[in-house]
Amino acid sequence: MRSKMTAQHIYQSLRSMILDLELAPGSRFTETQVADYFQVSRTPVREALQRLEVEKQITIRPKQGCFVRVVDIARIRDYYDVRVAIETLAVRLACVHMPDAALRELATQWDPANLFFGAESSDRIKLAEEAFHIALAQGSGNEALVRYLTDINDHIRVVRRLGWPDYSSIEDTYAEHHDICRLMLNRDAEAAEACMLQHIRKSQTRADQLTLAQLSEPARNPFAGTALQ
Amino acid sequence: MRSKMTAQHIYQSLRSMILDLELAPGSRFTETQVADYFQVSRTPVREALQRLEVEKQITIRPKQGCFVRVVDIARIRDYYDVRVAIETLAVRLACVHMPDAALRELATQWDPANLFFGAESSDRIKLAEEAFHIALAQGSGNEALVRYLTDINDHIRVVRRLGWPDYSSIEDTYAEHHDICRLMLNRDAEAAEACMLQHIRKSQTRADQLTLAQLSEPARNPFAGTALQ
DNA sequence: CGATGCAACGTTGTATACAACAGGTGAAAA
DNA sequence: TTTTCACCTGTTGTATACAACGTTGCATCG
Repeated sequence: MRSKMTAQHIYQSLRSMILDLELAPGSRFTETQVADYFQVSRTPVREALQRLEVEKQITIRPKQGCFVRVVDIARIRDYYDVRVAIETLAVRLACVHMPDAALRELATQWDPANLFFGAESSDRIKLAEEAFHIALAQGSGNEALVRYLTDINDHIRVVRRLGWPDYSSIEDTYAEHHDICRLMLNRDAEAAEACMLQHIRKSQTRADQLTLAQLSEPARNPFAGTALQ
Repeated sequence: MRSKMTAQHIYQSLRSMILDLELAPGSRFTETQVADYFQVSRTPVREALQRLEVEKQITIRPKQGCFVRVVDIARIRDYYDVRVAIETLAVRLACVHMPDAALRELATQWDPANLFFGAESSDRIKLAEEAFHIALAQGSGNEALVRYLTDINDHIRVVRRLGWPDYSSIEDTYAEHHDICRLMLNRDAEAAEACMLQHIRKSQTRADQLTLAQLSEPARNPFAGTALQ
């Protein structure tokens, strides 16, 4: 099925650019620029942009252009508050519905003993960290929960991107993920919830330490010079 | 600013039709049908439909058509579980951030003493009920929370629509809303949270009593005969 | 020198034409 | 009778042309 692949591709590409800060927050671009960049017409570009606007990743100002969402630290706090509520619910539900096999697999993946084998790249860890939380949400069997958590992740990814200072926090992450899995295998929902809460709050302190300078540091607009090619 | 009014209007109209069950769940329609119905081209229609698809109100099957989402009772339970988590958080936050004036206004509106004055219509009550919960979410000062709760409401509205059996439940609603406001005015977050939890769970029992027969009863496709006009 | 109006430009909103593909229908062959 | 296959129709995906509107810059007037 090749239908709608163009719009989908553009959507995912733009989304990655925004989440990875390749497009500077607050910067402006136009539909035509993106269309020229991807060598397509404006139609599939518009579809991608409209979806990104619904997700509040960009703002489309009529007759003016598209603007990448600005990172507001206060808003990130908001997302973290919701995330705590969402993920503690996810753990509680997954404690009931997630099969042992899936939990054991996660526990193995995040066993601190396996930490030194791979010498994993930092980027890979960040992706895996996000995948871990999504996996638990999926284990809850609640699709809406997965959808909201995905949206939250899209808005706080900048914290995972920039705010992972030292190696010890990676060690901590392994230990905490492992603990959560163990508690869930014991079907101890309360303890697992508490552990998840601490885990997220610790991440939130990293978010709080992000400065505005860090957030507004990269720049450059990939679409700037497309007309010349 | 008249820009984008067409697409916006079509989006809101379609959304209302779906939420009010004027479009039968599972029924099929095409972009052209909607375009003819509203006397516009397919372009703004597509924008509205794509947004509805993101919100999971419809499914667009390439080269086949658009299908109104089917109401799945299990999924409604899912949304209720998330709603409890979201709204208890909203109450907790609003207890801190919401000014007394706003809370007093809500308390007055839902004072059981005022119940008999208006002889309110059933539809009006249902709208007000939803507005009450949104108001508390807005009082939390957390925009993401408002966004998610709005999405949840869009998916469980069928319960408010069909599952409001008797007059006593309206009385109960007034009393519970009033209690929540009073507790929040006392800044007693724990009690207010507990009250909200009970309030939502009671609504959930109404949802559980909905039968598949009730959900699949209305039919008719408003777009069926548009070509003749 | 400042304010105001106007015109040209850039950008998105909408309409329309065409392309690509899924599904059904019918006839023909086994 | 059953199966297969080609064709036709309907529907969405994409490209492009045009319209409406906001912005900006400059010239003109006070």
